[in-house]
Amino acid sequence: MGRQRTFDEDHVLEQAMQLFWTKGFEHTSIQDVCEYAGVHRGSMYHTFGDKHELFLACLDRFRHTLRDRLFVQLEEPGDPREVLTRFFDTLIDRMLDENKQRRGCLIANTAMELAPLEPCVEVRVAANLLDMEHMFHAFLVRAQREGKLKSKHSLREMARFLVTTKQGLHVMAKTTTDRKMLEDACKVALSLV
Amino acid sequence: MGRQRTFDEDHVLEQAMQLFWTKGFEHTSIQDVCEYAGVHRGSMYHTFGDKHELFLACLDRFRHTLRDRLFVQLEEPGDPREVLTRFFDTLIDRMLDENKQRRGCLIANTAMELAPLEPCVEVRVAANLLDMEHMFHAFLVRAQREGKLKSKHSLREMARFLVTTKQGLHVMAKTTTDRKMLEDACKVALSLV
DNA sequence: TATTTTTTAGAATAACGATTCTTTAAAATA
DNA sequence: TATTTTAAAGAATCGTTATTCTAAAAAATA
Repeated sequence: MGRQRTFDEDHVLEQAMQLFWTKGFEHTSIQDVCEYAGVHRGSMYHTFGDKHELFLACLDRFRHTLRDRLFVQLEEPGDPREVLTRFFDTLIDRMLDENKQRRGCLIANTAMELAPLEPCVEVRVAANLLDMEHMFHAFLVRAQREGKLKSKHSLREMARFLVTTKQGLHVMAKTTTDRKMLEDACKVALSLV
Repeated sequence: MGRQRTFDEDHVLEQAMQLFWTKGFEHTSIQDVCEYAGVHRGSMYHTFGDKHELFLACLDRFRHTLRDRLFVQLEEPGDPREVLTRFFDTLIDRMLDENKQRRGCLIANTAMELAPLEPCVEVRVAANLLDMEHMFHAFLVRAQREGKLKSKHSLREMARFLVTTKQGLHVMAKTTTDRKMLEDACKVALSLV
């Protein structure tokens, strides 16, 4: 009974996420999101609550896609060094994609814009960074078990190092379009694995 | 002839910088700055122009202190690895200082909040990152000349790697108070030098 | 068809913040 | 002391944005 939702809730969330990703929380108005997603303000508030709730939903969405992608990429065959090189290469590709105006990573962006001011945001960002650490760690454990790891560091230290490197690249890519600069940093980082 | 400025222009700029540093550009209102620095809005606009100009002045101020500090720290005596370890240790100390609510680095914060949206900001951020690269590079050149460098990478690559690592730490420190986490990342990074 | 629920359109509200302006007080100098 | 410049107080303007509300149209079901 009653009219059904005509817009695709999931699609709207995706559009909202894209906008927040590109312009940040403060520089994106609810109106922006409504126009971009083709949904009326009323429906937006009715469906997703206020701007903060909407943003948190977007953040969660981003977290999950990031997590899924990392999981898939670290499962790929090859030497650990090869796998990580491929991972960082495609990362750099995405970062430099002209169409995606150096938007970086929503997690890293949010960490800088909102994390210390908003506890709800902070826990999510922290959780994501920890997630990444765990996934890198599991990857390294596997590699070590297969005897393919040369590093003399503990796997925990290595995992943390890899997460930090990834975040550093996101900062660098905000002002650089020089692929070589990013590749150089990666090359050195991965020589450790 | 005529009354002289009673407030210390330099001090006001410093206070403004501290606020922008802690809360970011959008989350800091001109009124905030005026109250914090104890100067009236009118004087503020008269002296520094609008909010953007004020921010740019703060950014430049930050750049120069950062530059000076890095210069001093990289001039200190000791093996290159020791010097860099000390540098990153004091960096971590500052990042975790309870009084400075995880404000990170104004350059990195600004890179994420404003860089791709504001050309004037972008050039300054980019210039600063390049500055750091050059200073690390000069440091490595000196170290190599003294035969104290073991790395097999080019010095340019190493310098870029170090800048990236520093930026990565700033992102991590936004949501972590776990010193060990940051130290682990540094330890791995510096094992390369 | 009558009822229900959800969509829109768009007005209305209610801050907040950047910026400007006017006036008055204060200090410096000629 | 007269003049000049600046500071401070505070009102006023103007634009943006989050949020809510009302009314009307649209679709689903009983």
